[in-house]
Amino acid sequence: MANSIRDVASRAQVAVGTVSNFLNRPDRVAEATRKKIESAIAELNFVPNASARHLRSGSSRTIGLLVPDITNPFFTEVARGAGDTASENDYTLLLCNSDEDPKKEERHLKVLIEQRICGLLITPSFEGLAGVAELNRRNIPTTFIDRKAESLEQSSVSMDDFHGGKSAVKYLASLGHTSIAWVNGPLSIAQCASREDGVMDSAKEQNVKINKFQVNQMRSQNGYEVAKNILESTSQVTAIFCANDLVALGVLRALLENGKKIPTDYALIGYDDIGFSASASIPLTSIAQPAYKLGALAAQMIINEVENGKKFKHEQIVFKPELVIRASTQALRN
Amino acid sequence: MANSIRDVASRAQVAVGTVSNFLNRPDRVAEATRKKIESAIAELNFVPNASARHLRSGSSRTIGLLVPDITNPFFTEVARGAGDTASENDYTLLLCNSDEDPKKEERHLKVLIEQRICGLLITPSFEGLAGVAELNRRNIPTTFIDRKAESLEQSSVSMDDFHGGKSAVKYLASLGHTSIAWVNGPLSIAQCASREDGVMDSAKEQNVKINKFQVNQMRSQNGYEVAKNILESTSQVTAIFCANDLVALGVLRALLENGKKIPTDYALIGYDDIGFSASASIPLTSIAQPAYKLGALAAQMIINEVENGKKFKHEQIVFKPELVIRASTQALRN
DNA sequence: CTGCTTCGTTGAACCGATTCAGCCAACGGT
DNA sequence: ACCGTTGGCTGAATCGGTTCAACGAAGCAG
Repeated sequence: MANSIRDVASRAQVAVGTVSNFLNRPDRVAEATRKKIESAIAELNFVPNASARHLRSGSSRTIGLLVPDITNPFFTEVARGAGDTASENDYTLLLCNSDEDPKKEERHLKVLIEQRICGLLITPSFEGLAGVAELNRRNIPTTFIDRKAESLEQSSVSMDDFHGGKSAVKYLASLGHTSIAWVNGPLSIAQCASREDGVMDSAKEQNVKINKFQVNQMRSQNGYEVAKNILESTSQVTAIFCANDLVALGVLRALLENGKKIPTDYALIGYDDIGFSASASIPLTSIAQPAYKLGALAAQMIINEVENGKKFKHEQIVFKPELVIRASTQALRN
Repeated sequence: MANSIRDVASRAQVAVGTVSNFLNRPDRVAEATRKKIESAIAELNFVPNASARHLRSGSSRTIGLLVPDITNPFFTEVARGAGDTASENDYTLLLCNSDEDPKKEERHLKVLIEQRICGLLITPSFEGLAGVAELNRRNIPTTFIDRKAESLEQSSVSMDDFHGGKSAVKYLASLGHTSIAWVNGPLSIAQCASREDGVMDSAKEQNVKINKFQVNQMRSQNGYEVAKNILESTSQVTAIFCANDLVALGVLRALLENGKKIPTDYALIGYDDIGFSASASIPLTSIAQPAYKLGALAAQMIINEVENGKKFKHEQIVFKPELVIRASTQALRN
C-alpha cells in the first residue's frame, strides 16, 4: 500500500537515484526515462513521504504561523494570505493558535521546533517569550507580523500604528468633533501603545480633547461593557474611536440599545476593517489594515530568507493603514 | 547545533536505545540512568526530530483538518476545538483552508498524503472529491464534520439540520407568523438540503406559508443582495429565516437601510449562532451549533480510531441544534 | 584516433529516530 | 548450588527518501 521510491525504481527499471532526480530535477532526466518513471508512479499510486524527504535533505519546507487569536477575523485573513503564499511556493503552513495563552504559545513553539520548521511567522503578544529566544538560538528565521522588529537583524511586516491613530483623530477633528472618547486595549500590547501615541499627538495638533477608556481584552463583549462608562461619563464626547473593530461593534450595540443614534449622537470609528464592519447594521468607519497582504508578504519574505540564507537582507516593512469612511461617522451638526 | 539522540547517548554514557526508551517509555529506564539522560538533554538543548521519528515509527501523529472557509467563524471554532484536543493528546493539527475551491482542496489533500497524516477531519463541500477517495484507498481514517457519513464504516460528527430547520419555523409559527421567507444556500450542500426539508415539514405541520429565496454563496454580501428580492416580493412575509448567520447579517443590514424595523416589521432568524450574532446591533435569534464541541469531539474520535485500529467501531454522532432567542424576533402584533 | 566534455544514470552512504533480539546481572525458589 | 525470571540496557538494522562520487556513452575538436 505504502509504496517507496525503490518500488518505483524497480518497476521503471531504473536506479533509485534517478527516480529522486525525476522528482526534484526533472530536467536532468531523459525523456524516455521520464516516461517510464511517470507511468510507474501512476501505476503504483506513489506519493513521496515528506518525513523521509525532510530527514535527509535537512530542510522541512514547513513554516509555522503562530497567532494570538484565530477567532479574530484580522488574523484569519493573515492566515489566508500566508497559507496561499506558502502553497504557491510548495511550502506547508503549520497554523497554531495560542488563544493569548503563554502556556499554549510555548507548547506550540516546542512542537514547531520538533517539526524542524524552516521559518516562523509570529505576532508576538508577550514580551520575552522563552520559545522565541530558543528559535533564535537555533538560527530559525523569524518574521514578525503586525509588529515591528526592534533589531535590524530581523524581518517584520507591520503597520504604522502611530499614523493610524493619528489619522482617525485628524479625520474626526475635520468633522468638527472636539471631544473624543478613545477606547484602547492594554498598553502592554505594542500596537495599542503606538496607536495611543498617534491619538495623543493628533489631539494636540488639532486641539481636541481625548477621554481615555480601557478594555482588558479586545473583544466585542469588552466594548459592550465599556460603553456604559462612556455614556455615564460627565464629559460630553461626540465621537468614539476604538482600538479595534470587535470592541467598536460591542460599543455600537450598547449605544443602540440605549437609544442612541449613530452617527448623529455619536460618531464611531473602529480599527482593522474586518469584514463584519462593512456589513454591520451601521457600517463602521474603520482604519483598514491589509491583513491578507500582511500575511502573504511575510510568508514571501521568510521563504526568501530560507532560500537565500546569508545573502538575504532583513527588512522592516511598514504599511500605512487607510481610513475607510462608512455610515458610522458624519460631520458634527451644531 | 542540531543535536541527535546519539549525541545525547554519548554524553550520558548510555546506548541510543536507552535514550529512545527514556523518550517514549520512561518507566522502563532506571532512576539513575534517567537523571543522566535528563541532564544530557538539557545541556545539549536536544529536541527530537519529528521527521525521523515518524519515518521509522510509521505513525505521524498528525491529523489534517480541511475546512471550506476559514473566514467563517463557525469553522474557526471547529478548528479551535480540534486543535486543542489534538494538542492535549500530543498530536499535531494541520489546518488547511480550501476557500471553497476544489482545486485548492485537492492540492491540500495531496500535501496531507505526503505528510502521511494518520487521520483526516473534513467538512466535505463537494461530492466525489478524488482526493477523499484516495485517502480511503490508503486506509487513512476520515471523519466528517458537520456532515453525516452515509456509510456505517465511517465516523462523523454532525448536526441534525432537519431538526434545526424545523424548530426555527415552529418557533416563528408560535409567535404568530404565517408567511415566512426562507433564504437558503445551494441545495447541493447537504446541510442546506436538510434544513430545507425541516423547514417544509414544519410548514406543513404548522400550516405556514414558505417563500423560498436562494443565495449562491453563504456570505454576508449575498444576504445583502437577496434582501431586495424579499422586499420587492408581492407576498407579505413577516419573518425571515436564513440558512446561516452571515447571510442573515447581510439581510439585516439591507432591511435597516430600507428603514425597516427589526423585529417589528420583520422577525429575523439566522443559523450557526456565530459570535457576531450576539453582538450584532440587533442581536440575532439563531440556531446554535456547538462548533467548538464538534471539532473537539471529531478530533477525539479520530484519535481513538487511529490508536485502536480494528477494534474501533465507527459512530455517526448527531447533535441537536438549539434555538437561541434574541432581539431579532418577537411575537407578531396584529 | 585520442582526449575532453557533457549528459544521463547508478547505487551506496546517510539523515535521526525506533525497534527488537539478545545480553547481563540480580533475585528468589527449591 | 542451580535454574528461571525479571529488569535494565545494548547496538545493529531499519524506515524512505536525498546526495554525490563515479561511470559509461555519446559528441566533438584537433
